[in-house]
Amino acid sequence: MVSIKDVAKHAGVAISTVSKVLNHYPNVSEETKKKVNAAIAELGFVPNSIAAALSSKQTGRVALLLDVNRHVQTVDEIPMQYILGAINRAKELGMDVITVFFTMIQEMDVEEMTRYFQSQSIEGLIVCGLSKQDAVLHKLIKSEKFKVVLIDAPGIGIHTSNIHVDNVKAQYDVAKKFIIENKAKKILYISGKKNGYVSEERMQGMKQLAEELGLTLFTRTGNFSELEARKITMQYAKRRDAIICASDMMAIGAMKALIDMDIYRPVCGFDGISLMGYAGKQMHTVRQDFKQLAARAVDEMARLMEGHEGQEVVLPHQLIRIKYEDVIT
Amino acid sequence: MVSIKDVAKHAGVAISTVSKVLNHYPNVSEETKKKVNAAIAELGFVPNSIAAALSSKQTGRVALLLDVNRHVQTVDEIPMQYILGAINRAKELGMDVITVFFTMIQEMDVEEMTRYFQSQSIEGLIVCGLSKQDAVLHKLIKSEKFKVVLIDAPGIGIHTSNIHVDNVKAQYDVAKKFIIENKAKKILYISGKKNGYVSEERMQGMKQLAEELGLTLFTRTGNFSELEARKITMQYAKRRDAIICASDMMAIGAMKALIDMDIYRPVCGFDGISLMGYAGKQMHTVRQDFKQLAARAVDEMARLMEGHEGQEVVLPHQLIRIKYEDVIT
DNA sequence: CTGTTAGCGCGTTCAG
DNA sequence: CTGAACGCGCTAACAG
Repeated sequence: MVSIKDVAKHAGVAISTVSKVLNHYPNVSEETKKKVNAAIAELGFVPNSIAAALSSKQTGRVALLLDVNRHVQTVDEIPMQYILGAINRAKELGMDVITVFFTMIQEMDVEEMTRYFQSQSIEGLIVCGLSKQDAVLHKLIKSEKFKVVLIDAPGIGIHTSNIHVDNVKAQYDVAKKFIIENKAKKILYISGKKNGYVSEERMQGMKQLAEELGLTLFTRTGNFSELEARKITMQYAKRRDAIICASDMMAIGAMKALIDMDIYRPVCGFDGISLMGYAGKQMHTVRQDFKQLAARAVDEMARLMEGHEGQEVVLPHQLIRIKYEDVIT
Repeated sequence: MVSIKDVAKHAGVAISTVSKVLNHYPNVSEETKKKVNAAIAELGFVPNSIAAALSSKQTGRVALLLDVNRHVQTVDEIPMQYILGAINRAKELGMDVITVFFTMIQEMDVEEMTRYFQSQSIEGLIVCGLSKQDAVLHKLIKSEKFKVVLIDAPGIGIHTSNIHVDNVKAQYDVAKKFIIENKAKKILYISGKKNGYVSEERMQGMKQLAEELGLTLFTRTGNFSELEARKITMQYAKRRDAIICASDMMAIGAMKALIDMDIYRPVCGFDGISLMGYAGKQMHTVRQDFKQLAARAVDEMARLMEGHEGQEVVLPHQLIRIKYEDVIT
């Protein structure tokens, strides 16, 4: 392997000079810069990121924490969108994303977890789907030993940012449009998880709307589970005009249940996943661009790594209707 | 950060001794081993993988190459299964998986690609969905600069293994069962890609069966695209008894098309993805366990890294029928 | 603006 | 069986 030393010799300069042009430091004359770059090209030199990391203590490695297989379904495409968005953006920024699933770390206590990430030389954590019950993770975040970007969970610190859409407004907006269009009065609302961050916000938006429009709101907790949404629908849908769900997966469960029951009720979802196109009917929903959400999270991580303080980032959402033709490829 | 030096001091031994017990070397007395392990536990020491990698030149890092968004659909869950299987197994083996998408490297030539992976200190590549047209990747593999495990593509070398199910037999088996059960004679077969590795094998299995049962086989290329399968179905299904597809996504496209055409024909798929459950009808298919496939690929990579020669690994498949109740959670 | 030097944390001889 | 010493490839002060 050709190293920085070879380059230095070949270019007739000192090692540190090569290092400087590599890292785009100032204080290097155009001339020597050219010599060095020429040598690099000739030798086909590739900087060894491992050595750089060891020396500089800056690895640029961030872990993407995903909660696949917890309250998430088999066909859930959201984690994949997160991964795609994060990895692609990270590559552009010269960062390194390693994917970690909650199941891999759920048995650990704070110290184990800290050690685990430190041993991997991970500097930052992007956490997707943190819930209030994740005591260990909360402690880890509070310890401020890692830069953290929270997706869809609150929390700001010197090393902690969070990023999300305005869930209250989004639920309010989509439900309003949906209800007016369908002239509904008696609503079955299938919410997410009790004490869930986004769940509570969406619920709030729903309540706000119910009050404003004088709706009869009947609420049940679906835990973001398609199956639970199905059962709830079977039990309560008959006596309502329409069903609004806090997630698309639940909306799909509800829709399938209605088909099996052989009755029709309009259903409204939340997320904008393409699986919605397979559910049978065209459905209202809120579109979140998860790929972009993840990309922005990586950006935010880069900002934190540059030493800036944590902040809250709110991304826009849009209201859409998904049908099969939109998603088939 | 607590380092090997601290452990040595704490245990009253030399640094190298600690290193030896860490790496399970012989020639260390039980007594000192105990002392060292005690010190490690007390200090909560975790070896720094970066430093270890730099020193030993062995990083244990492998790239998982995925072709998401090429001939793959939005809702495709297969890449996610690969990621899950590979990452979890890698963690057990103390290896490090970084996910790379074809789109990130498709513009590179061989040297660029080599440098890219080398700069990341990647020792091995697990390649999912290699096609004959990927000239650059083929060159890279032939260069033998990296250990390679090919999933669903042929190729064996001193540093190259491949792993897959028996596509010929799998297509033969599932089609046979499906055809006999449905008493079909005139078959519309929607194959994968022209010149695709698995496509050709599956096609071969199909032809073999057609000959054996004296079927009338009408074949069209669907490029693993749900949309193309839909169009093909619209055009040719009416005059056949049944439709067999080389992938589940195409089977779903076919089934949706049939529903829109308001005619019934049995449809058979291949892969066993859970999205099949959302297609409307219960469907025959071949079940591949992609998670396990990826895990086995990681195992195989570990074997290569230990210096063993490349080999071919054939995994079993099973025939199943998927319906909505099987996949909802 | 350029070169010298001292580590980063660990693996690995090679004397003792 | 143990420990001192060197080096992996690179960065970061510090001299010059």
